[in-house]
Amino acid sequence: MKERARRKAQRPGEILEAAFEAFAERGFAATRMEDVAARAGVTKGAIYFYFETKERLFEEMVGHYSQGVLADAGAMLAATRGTCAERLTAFVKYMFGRCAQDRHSREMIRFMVSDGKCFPQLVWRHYREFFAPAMAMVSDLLAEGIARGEFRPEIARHGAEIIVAPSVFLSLMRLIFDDSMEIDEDAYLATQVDFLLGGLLTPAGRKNLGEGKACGDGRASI
Amino acid sequence: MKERARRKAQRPGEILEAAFEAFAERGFAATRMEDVAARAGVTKGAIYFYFETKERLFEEMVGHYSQGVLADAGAMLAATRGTCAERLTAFVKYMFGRCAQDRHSREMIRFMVSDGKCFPQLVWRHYREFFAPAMAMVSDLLAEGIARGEFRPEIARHGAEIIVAPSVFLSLMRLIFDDSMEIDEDAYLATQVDFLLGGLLTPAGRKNLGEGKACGDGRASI
Amino acid sequence: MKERARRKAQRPGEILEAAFEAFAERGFAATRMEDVAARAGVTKGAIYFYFETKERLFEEMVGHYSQGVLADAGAMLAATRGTCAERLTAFVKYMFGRCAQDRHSREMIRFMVSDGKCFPQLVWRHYREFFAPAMAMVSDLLAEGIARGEFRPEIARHGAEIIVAPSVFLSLMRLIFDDSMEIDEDAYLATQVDFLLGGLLTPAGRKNLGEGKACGDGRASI
Amino acid sequence: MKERARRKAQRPGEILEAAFEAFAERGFAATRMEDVAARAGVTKGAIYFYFETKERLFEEMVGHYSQGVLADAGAMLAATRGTCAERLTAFVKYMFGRCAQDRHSREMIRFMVSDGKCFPQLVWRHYREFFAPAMAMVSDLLAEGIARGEFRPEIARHGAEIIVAPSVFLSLMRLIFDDSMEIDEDAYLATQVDFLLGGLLTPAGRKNLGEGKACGDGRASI
DNA sequence: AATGAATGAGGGTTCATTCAT
DNA sequence: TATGAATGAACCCTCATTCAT
Repeated sequence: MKERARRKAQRPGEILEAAFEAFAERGFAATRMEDVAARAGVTKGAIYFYFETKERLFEEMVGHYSQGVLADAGAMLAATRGTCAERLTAFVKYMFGRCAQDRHSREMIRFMVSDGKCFPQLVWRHYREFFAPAMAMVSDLLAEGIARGEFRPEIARHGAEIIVAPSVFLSLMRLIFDDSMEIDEDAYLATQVDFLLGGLLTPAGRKNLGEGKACGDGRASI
Repeated sequence: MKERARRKAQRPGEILEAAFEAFAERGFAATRMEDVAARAGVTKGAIYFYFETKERLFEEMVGHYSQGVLADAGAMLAATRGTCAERLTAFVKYMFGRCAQDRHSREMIRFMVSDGKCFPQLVWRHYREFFAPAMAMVSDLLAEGIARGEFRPEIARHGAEIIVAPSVFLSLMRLIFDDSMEIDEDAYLATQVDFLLGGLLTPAGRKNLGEGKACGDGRASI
Repeated sequence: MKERARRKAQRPGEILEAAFEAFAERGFAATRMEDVAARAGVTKGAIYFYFETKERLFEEMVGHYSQGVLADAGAMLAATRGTCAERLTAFVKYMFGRCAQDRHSREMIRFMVSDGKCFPQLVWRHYREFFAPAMAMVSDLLAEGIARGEFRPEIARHGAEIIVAPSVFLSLMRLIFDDSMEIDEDAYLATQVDFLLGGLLTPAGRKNLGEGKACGDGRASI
Repeated sequence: MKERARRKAQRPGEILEAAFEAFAERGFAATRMEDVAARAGVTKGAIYFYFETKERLFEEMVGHYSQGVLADAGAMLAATRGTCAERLTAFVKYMFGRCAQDRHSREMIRFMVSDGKCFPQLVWRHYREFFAPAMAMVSDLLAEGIARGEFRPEIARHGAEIIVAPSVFLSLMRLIFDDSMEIDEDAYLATQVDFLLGGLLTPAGRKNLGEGKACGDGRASI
């Protein structure tokens, strides 16, 4: 049977998945290798055939589930078009989707917070490959918008952080309060964008936007 | 001797402080009672004179450092006066101060994220006694502002979350990236308020505000 | 192919050789089957095709490398001629050669010392098939020499042990100090035989000693 | 009660003794900390209160039981008087006593042989502090005896090794064959000294040998 | 014949907790 | 009160052994 070969090829992935669930559930230190093994349907020893130590398992697991985020961030950087406001809105929506819906991305934040001090490389990597580029992109967009007269110049400093904050905040609430957090995601996103643009636009930018449809909410009259 | 008595009375507090530092450094599971003891300048056994178990020590430590936050939140709730916009601005400033400068409050977030699943009472308590009231207060302010025509009604749903998000986001960044995060707090706060009000106010509300001084940045003319 | 068949026939020997090196390097308990396998150029599982357990592998390895010694001892027993002194000298030279130069024989001593308690059959076997016969041969030679008036009768008891001791001692030093032990083997052997036959004292020394009391046991007169 | 304090002061020594017995019985690798603990009448964990790791326990145990040997060697170096032959005889008797009767010293040899490769510092130390000085002392005695005309000059090279060999050989036999080795120690020592001083041959035997060729190196004149 | 993934029993080590002093 | 020696339950990791391929 190919059965065996198929299992073998899948094992590392299965173990990484089990590791994700286990570490997300209890944190690095409180998770036992046996927990991971049980979730993966193997015995303790089997894990060591694929991963050298508990630390390595954790690192590779984080690396595994970060890849998507990192790659997507790059794609997203290139894909957007339109006015600065439109592009920024698109970015915020993407970001929100990531944060609100992708449990893997969300738990990455938990890993950073919980165990970042013990795995500084992981933190650096996330900073270098995800956080810093994403922030830079937003900052660039803001600068471009300001240069074009679309955005008010007051928001230049640290505007990027404030723009992504609501999405990350939702992630954090879900990490902490879990299911008890009942949130209407559509409303959350709509309000977020509403805030964002209402506070951002110059009169010229508003007129520009007013001709489009996003947020075309009589704010033009402001 | 008084010296001894004084020491005795201070011991629990010293231990709680040591526990805070130790747990903040490595998380609940990875922290040893001996770490705490060493920081407190006592031996392992002494801790058990004051705290039944490691779990209880953690819980009481979190409770100890939460009290201030909880109490302050109540005080703050009562203390603000003025237009809704002014009160909201005051709240945001207070919140930002808490998040940006108070390391104890910041680390509480870490404890919630890291060990909340193992200490659900702590999470509930924070939710009940701090998070929910604070959110309710903001929501009430928003509702009042909308009713008075100061605020645009579009931001009613989940507006509170979005308003506090930037402050919490800064806390989170500091929890994760620690010292490498160079942030100009004044600029961060200014931008945050700028966003907030620019997106929030009706023409009437703006006029109102324009006569005050907060954020009186020509936005009235927008 | 013949190649394959040849390999097949050689496998057990290759594994035994690898086992010898591995066990000699780290001892029975600290050696892993994988160490042996790696040295033999096969995988762990393959060893189990030829040897039932780690214990059996060890036993058969010791047996394998003991055979030569045992057989040679027999041959040597028969081959020597001449006066008793000449035959004894020949024996000592043979013994010295074995001990000084044959690494396999040397490591057998290590195995006896290190793991003899866990493999008593191996010890007994060595005793029965090598040590006891060799000692008996020397003792017989001594008895014959004494009977012929060639040897002094004082050395009858335990003379055999003392005669083989220098050779074994050299082996032991090499087992312990390894390369750091710089020894001129020719000189070592010459001195050994010299001692054996003539002792330490010059005629003057003997007279001296005879007059004193330490060991002044009229041996001159013996 | 002082009971507790007394036990506490004795514990390390008791553990070292237990470790000696356990390691001597099964070797370093095959001995479990629990074996040592059981012998010492404590639990596994207690050992770690006094010794950092299994390796350290082993090292300190060897150090502990080596001290006597090392110190005594120094004392012995100074204490002997008389002719060179008398002093050498005294040394041999001392050495024999050590090897034949002191089980601790004997087992040190086993540790060197079994685990020396994993604990090279222990081997070096024994070499530096015991073996080399002892050998040097014998060599010096031999040189002095030769210079005085007491000893035959032929035995200058490696004479020391050959002189101590019989004692060490007995130790080795006991290490390997244990109780099954029935040895009359007095006879062994007497024969050893006899060989040492007078060699094997009777005057007749000497004459005989002088006419042959084996070792006919002017020794005939002895 | 050989591979190598997988098992499972242990062994070294840690650490929360206890308790005699 | 406080100490610190001691316990004992886990936990991480290793490795002899098995077995489907």
